[in-house]
Amino acid sequence: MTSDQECCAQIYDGVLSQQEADNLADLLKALADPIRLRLVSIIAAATTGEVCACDLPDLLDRSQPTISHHLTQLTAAGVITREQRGKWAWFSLQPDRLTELGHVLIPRPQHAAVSAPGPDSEARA
Amino acid sequence: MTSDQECCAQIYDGVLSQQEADNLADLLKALADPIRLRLVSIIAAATTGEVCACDLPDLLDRSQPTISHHLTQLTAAGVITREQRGKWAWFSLQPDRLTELGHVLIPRPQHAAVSAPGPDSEARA
DNA sequence: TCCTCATATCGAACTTCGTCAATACGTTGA
DNA sequence: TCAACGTATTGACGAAGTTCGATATGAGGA
Repeated sequence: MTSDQECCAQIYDGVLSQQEADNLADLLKALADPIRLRLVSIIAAATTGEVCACDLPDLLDRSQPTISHHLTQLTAAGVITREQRGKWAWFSLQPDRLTELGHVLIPRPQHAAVSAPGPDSEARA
Repeated sequence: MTSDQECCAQIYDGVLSQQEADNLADLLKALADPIRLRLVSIIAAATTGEVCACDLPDLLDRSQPTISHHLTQLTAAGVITREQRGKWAWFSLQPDRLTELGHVLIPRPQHAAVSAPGPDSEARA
């Protein structure tokens, strides 16, 4: 499949299969929520590279179960990782995951428009 | 704000505001569906750069109203553009939109981890 | 003008998602 | 062993999303 992406097929290399579209949609869904984007952003901006879950309900003005739910979704999608240390849970970014996703969305000129699933434009015009 | 992104704030430059997170989430939501991803992929792979809506229900095995609904969402998000020619509607990619989004997700080393919203790790350890 | 056809919109059924209160689980320290 | 505390899970509810049949809209051709 695509040579340098682990997470998903490049969106411009031919037409995505059902399976590829499902995988990519799952990852995008994990990010497509304002609370989860701000969680990612908070973790990314932390100088230590990690954030204690205990601080997040206050920062985001949501209940503890809600924050836990969103952290679980981001973890399941591979966007962040969880580490238990004593009573506290610490979360850090899995930066490659977002980088890969970023590259999926950026056209690579030498590969774009390789195949033509082609709506037969002349025949219908 | 971020210098080179028109669509959204870079996810690594400080913490996203509520507004920035809402905007970015709206764009991600528009893409976070397998049917819409395949629509984008089909349009991106077309040699002519555009696709007739008439071909899409068959290609994606969904009803005409469903396809129309998804095309409307992608158009509203600025991912594709619609052009009416005679009876037919042709859709083409707005490639900058996806490229911008891609760059939002890729860390820029010189800017990453600039600020520290910092859960005070030592105090709690 | 009327018919045909491509597409958009409407309305309803069904599913998924975000949220919180209540509660369970697991670690720490007494 | 027990109490306190941080976090995850459960259950419930309203909001939002996906889908399709029916219908409206609008362009082209007879």
